[in-house]
Amino acid sequence: MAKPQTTRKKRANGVESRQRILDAAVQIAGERGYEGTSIAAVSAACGLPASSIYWHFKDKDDLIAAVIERSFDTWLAAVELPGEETGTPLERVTAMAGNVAKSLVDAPDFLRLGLMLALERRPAEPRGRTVFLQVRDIARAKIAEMAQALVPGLDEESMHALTTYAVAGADGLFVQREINGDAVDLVAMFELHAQLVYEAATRMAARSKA
Amino acid sequence: MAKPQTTRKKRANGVESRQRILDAAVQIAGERGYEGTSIAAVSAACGLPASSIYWHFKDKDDLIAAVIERSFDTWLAAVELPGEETGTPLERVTAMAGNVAKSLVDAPDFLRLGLMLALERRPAEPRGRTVFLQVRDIARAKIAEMAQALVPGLDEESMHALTTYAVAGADGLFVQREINGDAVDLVAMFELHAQLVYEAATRMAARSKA
DNA sequence: CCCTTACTGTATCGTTCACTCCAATTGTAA
DNA sequence: TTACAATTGGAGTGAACGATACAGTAAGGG
Repeated sequence: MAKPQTTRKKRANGVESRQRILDAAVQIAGERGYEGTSIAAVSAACGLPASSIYWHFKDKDDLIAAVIERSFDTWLAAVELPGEETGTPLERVTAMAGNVAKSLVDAPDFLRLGLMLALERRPAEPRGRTVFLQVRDIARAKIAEMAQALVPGLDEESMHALTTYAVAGADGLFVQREINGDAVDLVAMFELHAQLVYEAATRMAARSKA
Repeated sequence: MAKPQTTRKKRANGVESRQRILDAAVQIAGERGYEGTSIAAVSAACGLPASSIYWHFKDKDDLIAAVIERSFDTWLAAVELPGEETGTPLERVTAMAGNVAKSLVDAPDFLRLGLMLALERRPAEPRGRTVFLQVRDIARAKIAEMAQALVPGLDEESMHALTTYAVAGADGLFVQREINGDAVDLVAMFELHAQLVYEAATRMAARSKA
């Protein structure tokens, strides 16, 4: 429409270069962590010189943050939110957990890198860590929202414990899979997790009303 | 006595130096991960020159592995196994989970460092990672043993899923606490986790027998 | 035709890396 | 006293680190 030619013939391969840098960085960071992700290694992996990396990103910290952001977007795209809102609450919760599990198998980078950053306790916190924690809090709020809708009558304290437990289970199961590989059936484990959390929720709600 | 004086006056401060080095390394590694743990930083933190570190440890990998090993011993000492074997199975499971939670609050280094190493996927795996995974498998076997005793009749598949879920929950809750700090009541969450796992176990055993 | 924008390539800066060498120092034993 | 092993103190290795400077190239707009 407005300016198709402007972008049709890649003005340079800038956009593609940025993707190649991020692809390389996501791989290196996944292997070696924050400190282990050297500009030289990323440069070698993507075939572009260091100066190109510094043209696209302010510094190393900015690069890592961009990696987190993009891998989050990739993961979000992999989570197909359940369009159908049918079935019992338990069925719906289970289906959703299965979807999240599948998305984590397909796009594990976000959570793996995020957890690696989250476990570090540097004096000067990397931006990527902050980004991860923010995004994570949003996810937690979504879970709380859903719990409120499907299991009404939960008091605030129960809700906090429940969302903490739900997120923790997801993290832990993901870590198990990262360690043990395909031996862990992530979808089945997530469905089990969803079921247990749902039961705990209904019980808490019942106690809350009484 | 054969030679009390030989050991009374410490022949040099070798043993103490080793501890000081490990103390410094555990702190730095907890802040910055494997790659971020530089010999210079450890040297500065413990007040001993780099050459002393290399006298006590073969190389950096050896140092990190020793850190994992010692922090595991520290953690093991913090887990006071329940001497009393009284109460219902659920009470016993819950009490034990509470103990593990307390020990993780008091000695979190082992699991934090271990998870940091476990999430990395280097081409050449650090020795510390191997040590962590071995120790972890032993812990998993202990859980299976206890489950077998308290909830008999679990088939192998159920047992595998159950131990995976139990360990994953512990990991995940620990990560939550590392991220959110004292806002997470680790003991309470572990007790909730124990309860949910126990219920799932009895249900699986009943289904298994039928 | 030149100017601007968007990149790439080379070369290099000062710093830090893991690790080594070797001369002290110190407690112990002969 | 001598001998020796255990340990420490520094000074120093080449390689790799993050980051920068700058010249060069390609394409669209005027």
